[in-house]
Amino acid sequence: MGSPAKVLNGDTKERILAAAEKLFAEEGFARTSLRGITVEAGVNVAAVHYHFGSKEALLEALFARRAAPMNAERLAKLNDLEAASSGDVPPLEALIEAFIAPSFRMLEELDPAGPPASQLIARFFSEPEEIVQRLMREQFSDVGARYLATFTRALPDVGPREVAWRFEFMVAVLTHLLAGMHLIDVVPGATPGPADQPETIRHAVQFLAAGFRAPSKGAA
Amino acid sequence: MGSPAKVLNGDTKERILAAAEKLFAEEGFARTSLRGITVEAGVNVAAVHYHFGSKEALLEALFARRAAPMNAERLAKLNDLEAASSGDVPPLEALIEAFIAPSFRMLEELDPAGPPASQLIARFFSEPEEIVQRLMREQFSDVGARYLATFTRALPDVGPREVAWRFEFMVAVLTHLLAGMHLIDVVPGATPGPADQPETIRHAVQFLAAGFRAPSKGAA
DNA sequence: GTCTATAACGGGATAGAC
DNA sequence: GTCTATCCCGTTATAGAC
Repeated sequence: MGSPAKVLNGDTKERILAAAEKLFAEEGFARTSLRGITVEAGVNVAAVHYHFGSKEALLEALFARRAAPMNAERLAKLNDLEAASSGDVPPLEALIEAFIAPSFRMLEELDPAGPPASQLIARFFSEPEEIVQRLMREQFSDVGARYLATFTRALPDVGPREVAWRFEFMVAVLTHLLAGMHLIDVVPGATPGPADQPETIRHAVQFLAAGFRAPSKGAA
Repeated sequence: MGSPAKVLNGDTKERILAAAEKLFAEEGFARTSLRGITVEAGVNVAAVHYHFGSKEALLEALFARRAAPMNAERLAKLNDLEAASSGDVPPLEALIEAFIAPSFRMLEELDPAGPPASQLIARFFSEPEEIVQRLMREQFSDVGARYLATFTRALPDVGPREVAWRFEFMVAVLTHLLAGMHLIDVVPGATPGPADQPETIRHAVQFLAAGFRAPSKGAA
């Protein structure tokens, strides 16, 4: 009998992260108080400062914990694809799916129950630019660069600058879906979803592949 | 000489709206204080409550002021297109451009100087879902329904449900660009922009049109 | 219709005991 | 490593003079 009823669980740090993830998703970063997090986690206010140092540092830890394995998976898939197509360029559809699928997997393990987790991503993008930009660069610049290079090789008729635009459009579609914005049902009764992940991915891949392959007409 | 140095300008209400727009864009809604707004506007704290009632009501007024004329322009363009193609369906590219261009025009008149205004849109989407959903529906459901119907007519080989997905993807690209996320430069040196508006629109229309026209293969 | 002054509250952070 | 207690600050909102 060490500390019987005081702490129900072991890792304080982990419990803080889990509670923060939940509340940031539900309420947003600015509206979530450290007090609320520590109540949810069943720990003390001071514990956050002890383990992380500040509220902002907590957000960073949270972000890195999810983004790192997700991007590792992205790179692994890309390596597999390049190995499989020995020397040649992987097929476009496979590239797109390799890029977007890990995000959906991450979302699922973030909250198997359903959609509130998707809010977490939407919330993130509205933090002060400085933080978002720094964290995004830290976690995504390597994967982004490698994929962009491969897309450019896969689309020799399009031109690097145009490919960069279209890569950006792919990111747009991905973040939109991850943030769950397609579930808002702006036009009543006309929402495409909710659909399961494989179907969502299939729709997106079809659309994006056609967009990437669009004939690249210059101005006039 | 009524009140010579006290108030430099006339409309207090208008000055509050302008100041709020600026600060919400720069700092986000939650991080912006009414104090900050009233200092920026050169008015008193109580004036906000007098003219709007609460901080949230101020956000609503702000949103409606921009969204309403923008969507009026969307509808006008759609009417023009349908009139021009007397009885037949307007060309897809023209439809897409009619849908996305008014947003860019709004962005420009919001802040002719440059990009900080785009943050305003990004910020908006991360407010509590309830508010965002209500405001979006209020302002966008009519335009959305009419455009979606026309897109469906323009793409008889695609199928209504698939068109709804692709319409959603178009909205994704649009919001991404409006929010200025393509300027973040995640992959160093590989950003497509900054480009002028006509060029941005041209790239988007090319990409989206091809996506909309993608052959619609069902599962398996 | 606009101001001053203040109420009533909750936030992040820290010091220091244990 | 974890707690209690507290500091200090900024917030929204309102009451009441002008």
